[in-house]
Amino acid sequence: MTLTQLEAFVLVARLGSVKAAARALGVSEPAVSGALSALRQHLNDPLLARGAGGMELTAGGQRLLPIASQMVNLAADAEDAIRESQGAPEVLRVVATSTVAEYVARPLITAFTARTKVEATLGVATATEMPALLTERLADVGLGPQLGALEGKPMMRYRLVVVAGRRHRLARRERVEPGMLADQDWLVDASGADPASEVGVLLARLRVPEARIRVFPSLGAAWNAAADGEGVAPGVAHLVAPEVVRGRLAVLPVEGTPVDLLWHVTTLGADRRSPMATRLRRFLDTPDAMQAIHRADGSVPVSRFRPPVYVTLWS
Amino acid sequence: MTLTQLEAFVLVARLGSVKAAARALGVSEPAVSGALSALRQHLNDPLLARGAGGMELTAGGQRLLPIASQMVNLAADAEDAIRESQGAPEVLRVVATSTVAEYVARPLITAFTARTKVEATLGVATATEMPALLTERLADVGLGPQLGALEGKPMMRYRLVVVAGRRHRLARRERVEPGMLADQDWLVDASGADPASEVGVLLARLRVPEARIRVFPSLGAAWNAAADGEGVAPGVAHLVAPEVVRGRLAVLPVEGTPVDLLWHVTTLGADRRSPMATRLRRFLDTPDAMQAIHRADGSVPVSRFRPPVYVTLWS
DNA sequence: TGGCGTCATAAGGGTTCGGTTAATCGGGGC
DNA sequence: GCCCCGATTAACCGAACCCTTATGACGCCA
Repeated sequence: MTLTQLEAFVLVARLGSVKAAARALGVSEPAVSGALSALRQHLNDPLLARGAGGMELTAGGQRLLPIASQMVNLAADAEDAIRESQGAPEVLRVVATSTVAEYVARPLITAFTARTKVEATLGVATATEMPALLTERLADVGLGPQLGALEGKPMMRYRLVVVAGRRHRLARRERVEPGMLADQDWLVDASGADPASEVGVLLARLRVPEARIRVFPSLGAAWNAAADGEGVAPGVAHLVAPEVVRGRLAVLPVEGTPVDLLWHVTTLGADRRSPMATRLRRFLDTPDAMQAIHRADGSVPVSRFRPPVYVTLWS
Repeated sequence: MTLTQLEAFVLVARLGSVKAAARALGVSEPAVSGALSALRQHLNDPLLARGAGGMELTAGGQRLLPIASQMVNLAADAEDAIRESQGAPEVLRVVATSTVAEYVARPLITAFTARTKVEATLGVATATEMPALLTERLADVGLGPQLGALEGKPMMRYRLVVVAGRRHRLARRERVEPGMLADQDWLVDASGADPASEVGVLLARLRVPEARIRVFPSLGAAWNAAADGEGVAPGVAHLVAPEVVRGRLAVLPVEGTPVDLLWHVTTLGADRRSPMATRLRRFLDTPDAMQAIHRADGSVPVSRFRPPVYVTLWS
């Protein structure tokens, strides 16, 4: 019984599939499956079995889960405790959904690291896996939609709109009914492919078939494609505003939009989160943070760029 | 960072020496030292350093200890939880000081296993290492002298006396002053060599030099040697009584003896001890247990001997 | 200044771990 | 009935783990 095995077990249990756990850990699927089967053999219990909605816990697995989760957490605690005791630079691991990572997280973290001695990393994750990443201490802070159960706090409001190239057929209409959007090509970023994200929810509500969804490496790339008339794209109002002003994109007058939404900052409860996570939460209330996250293009002034932000893409 | 390494660290910290930890774990000294150095390297902290009274914790080690201890405990919890969930026979690991193991523990456990479905093991440990064995879940129940901090409960009273062969010089005296015992050959069992045991305390109080102490594999063997006139030995009144009646041994009229003492049964607190440990604690209140532990020779009736008690000697 | 007890390191070997790619199995949906 | 996706298994490999015995280093004490 090793900590690696326990972590694999916990993530499979929490995320409901070996595949998702492998992605979250950044390893191959058989690696997770193998860890799991080693643990199964050691404890002589299946722990998890295929069920209707993914992998389901056996009776033994249900007993093991809280214990294993705590052990994984304590392992993180142990490393933290030592690091702290020897004054090493603290680390802050931020995960964000792709849109947030692209436009908001980077300037936010840059501003934060400029005033705090901390080594920050930024990763991209889906809203679905974010809770597991936080509870298992694979990350300290999650930026994205509201996540149930964990300690979320509104970070910034934004308006979700639908945009298209200015010559797009729908751009000339005075009014667009939701039904007309189902057979459009939708140009989205990674978070659009995540059913738990706001865009995912939107696409589901519009009953857009998967075949019509094209995933771009970034939302900016999706907008460029939209500007070229390749389809419609979700947009964050204040972020697409420059493109609209410039006349490359048009906001479609879709019924039910704009949708007013909130991005949240999510951490563990106050008793379990890292000090740095608390600092970041507080930092969000400052004018500096406000200004950083409202920059329309997600760019960072050169002068601020000194303390490098290490970006690890975990997708 | 593996659980093995953490366990080694915890035991060294608790017992104050690599040597003691190695003994408790039943491995060689370099095995423990190696685990420790791997952990040191991984965390980049000495954790433990040589100090006046054995190994002492560094600042980092102090932070790590409670976390590591909890992790080791949870590992035990995990195994228990699974075992329990699949109805496997429960296990009960009893440790006792050598005298208790020789005369009391075996009949007690035999009686207990006769009425409860449990797989019991009996090990021998010193009073010094017993608390660490219990807190780190290497054992469920400790039988011996009272141990601070943990949850002890009196198990049986006994009287400590000093015996010698009937022809021994001191056996003819009407009164033996403590000072006269310091230059005798003392014949003791393993617990006599443990400064934390009652006999160890007695020897220290009498200022018996180590050179005069001879350790026998069992208290019975020590008594036999005493009967042959080789020296004096500590005795448990009701256990040596038959030998005294038979005239092979004599109780010396040492000032300050007999000493009234108690053997305790010690476990973790009610919230953390295993169910079987609780059962054994309760069993001790029954007449069956009373009778078993008061048998003068520690023997077990054949009829009762069916459910075998696995005895592992950890010395 | 030896001796002694204790911890650390060296050297070596067997086992497990943790990961990979590629192939196979199994169940649900069309 | 077939197909596809996800889980598992197979085969393999390097690295780490964990133990051993033997030897070195260190502090303490007579």
